[in-house]
Amino acid sequence: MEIGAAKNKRLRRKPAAPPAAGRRGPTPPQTTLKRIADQLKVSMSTVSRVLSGQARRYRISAPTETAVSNLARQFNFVPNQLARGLRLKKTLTIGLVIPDVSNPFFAGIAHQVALGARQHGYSILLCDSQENLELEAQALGLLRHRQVEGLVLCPVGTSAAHLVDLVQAHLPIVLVDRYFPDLSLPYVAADNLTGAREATELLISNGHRCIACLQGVRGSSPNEFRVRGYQQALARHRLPVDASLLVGDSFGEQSGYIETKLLLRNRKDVTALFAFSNLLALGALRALAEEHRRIPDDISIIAFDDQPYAAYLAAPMTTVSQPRSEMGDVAVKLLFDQIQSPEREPTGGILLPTSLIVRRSVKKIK
Amino acid sequence: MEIGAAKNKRLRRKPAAPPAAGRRGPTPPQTTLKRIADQLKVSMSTVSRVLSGQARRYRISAPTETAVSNLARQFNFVPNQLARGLRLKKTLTIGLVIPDVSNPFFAGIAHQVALGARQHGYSILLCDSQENLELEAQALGLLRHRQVEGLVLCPVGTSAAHLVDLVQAHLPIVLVDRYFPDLSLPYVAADNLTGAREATELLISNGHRCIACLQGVRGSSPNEFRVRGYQQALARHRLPVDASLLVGDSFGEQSGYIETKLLLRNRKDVTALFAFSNLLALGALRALAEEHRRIPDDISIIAFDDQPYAAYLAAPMTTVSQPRSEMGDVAVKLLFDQIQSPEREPTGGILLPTSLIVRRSVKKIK
DNA sequence: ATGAAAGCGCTAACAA
DNA sequence: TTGTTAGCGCTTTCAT
Repeated sequence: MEIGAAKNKRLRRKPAAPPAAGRRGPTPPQTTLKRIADQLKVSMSTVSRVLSGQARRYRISAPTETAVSNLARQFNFVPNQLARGLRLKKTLTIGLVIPDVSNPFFAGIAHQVALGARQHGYSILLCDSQENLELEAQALGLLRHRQVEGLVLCPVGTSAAHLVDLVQAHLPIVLVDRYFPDLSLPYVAADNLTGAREATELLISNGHRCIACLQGVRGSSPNEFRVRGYQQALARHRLPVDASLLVGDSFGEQSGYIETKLLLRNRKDVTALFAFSNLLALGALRALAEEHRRIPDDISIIAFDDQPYAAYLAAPMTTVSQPRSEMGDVAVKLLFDQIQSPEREPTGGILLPTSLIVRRSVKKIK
Repeated sequence: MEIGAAKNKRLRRKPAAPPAAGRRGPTPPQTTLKRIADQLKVSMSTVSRVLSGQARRYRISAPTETAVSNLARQFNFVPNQLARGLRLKKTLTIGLVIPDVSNPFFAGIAHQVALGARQHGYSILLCDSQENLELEAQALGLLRHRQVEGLVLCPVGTSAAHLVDLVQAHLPIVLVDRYFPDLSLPYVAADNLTGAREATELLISNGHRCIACLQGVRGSSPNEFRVRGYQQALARHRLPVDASLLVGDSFGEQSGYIETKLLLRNRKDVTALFAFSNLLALGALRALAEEHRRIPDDISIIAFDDQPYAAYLAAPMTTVSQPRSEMGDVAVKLLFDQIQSPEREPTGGILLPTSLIVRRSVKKIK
């Protein structure tokens, strides 16, 4: 009776080829609950219950249980999560939309989100929006089709029009880094305003009066807050703000390079650069090298977003460090709060403090 | 007759609440084909055909077609890819398993794979294995459950035991960066042997005789080939190989730091360092800075894997550059070759050339 | 302790 | 031109 159910009275089926390690069949037909059930002459329900760990709950007899699990192992059974998800209306999947995974800032966030998600038993569908609003919208659509249960989004731009559908559909969502102050969506971001103000004040207190900003994408929240921080600092010190010192409109290194070149040519009076991202700073470095300007002797520089290499640059760079991992962590937390209690109104945003890391790229002048 | 089908003779259903921008329902029930069909008094098939762009093929009448698409839009219909995938046995999803997305090297690959996948209409399930074999195996299992149609894997280690199931199941797969020479799985990697040999020879031709290697994980293919390249170079120049000069066993920056510290203390005769990864190099930089050694005056250094910042370091670093984007591209190509023609036996591996970028971290001595 | 049956949302023969 | 039907693989009442 041990393996009782396994011996079938008449065998008229084809040999019931098990894993069929075929070497040319297009796809070796997947093992399913049904196959196991048939073989064992039990019902699919029973197999399902055993294989989804509910044997206890349903008081499946020990012999049946072992028979099922053995055969499952032998057949190399892999439950189909699609079917499961369809039935249960639970995909255990969240979407992660990021402008550019190869940017270390976003890569760090992605990493953290990946860890967090796994701890909750969730998988991640990754979309790279390439800093492109249209692709971002596409990605969002795609993720909905795939029934993700939540969304971590580093939105690309200034417009949130494509998000209203999602919030209407009550899809849990959290914005990271960039957000929309007028939209009441949960977000995590660095305190860009304070960070930029402190950085600018450091420059001012070192005697700099003519400080150029290498901006990122205009209208995006990090950029706008950084600009405001910069302006606040100037204002506090009764310094004039000169709009033509705010240049560029992308966070990429290209932009840093070009704008710095231009600046060097047109604004001989600039004594300090404030780069709004690590990539921007790298671009500036390239331009500066080409033009044989030395940091900090010829020009000072501060960059937003610290990086591991910053300390080892020719001129160890003074930076505004963002709590990258923490941002990822908080994002995950905010997201699963929503997923786990959908009834609760989603919370507002969270601003994480930055810290100014003073190295040697700023020179005291005058 | 324009919107003919849309006007229903008797309306006895509840107002058929469309998007139902409800503010507290747990989940506003998703719009399905059936709902649309019922509303329009047509069959699900018709709706399906229209909404999956097959109206032409099935000669759906223009009024019906527009009625359907209008209502779909109005209801904010989102096709359920789970159901679709289940039916079609096609998930349009590939898995991407990476040891650490926050490592710029892997981030670059991930980025490229993401782009490639999208171009083929596929999505990516991302798993971060944290350089941990067990987590990698878990990830692989998970991805199978989710019916991915293919796999891009940067395997973590030296063992491939957990891969045999997958290849037996004929799951298309391509290995990136690290691979298993004895397993005939398709892979893309840099030509680590040549790269390392060239780097070492540069060192040798600059008079260095005592060159230490900061290794990565031992037994992994990149590491082993780099070691062999290093040894080949020594052999060619009839230099002795000293096993105690091969230190460390992780690609992380911690390891670079610690091993460099140790080296500095115990091996005063070392004149050059060969770091097997960018992270390792960063760690070395940290240790060197702490010990007040200057590059290249006190010690020379070469690193595997070029990075954007390498040129701007205090000592612009000489590096072995890997064709990162190309690796991602090729990986995607190899994968979709398999997905699209499963009958063809998968190809062997592809080795991409590295290039030595000479900067100023190596000093001529003696 | 186990089975039968319905159904998640979608598609594709096969009919009509 | 459109509808009917049978499933894809799984879970879960409701029976027994």
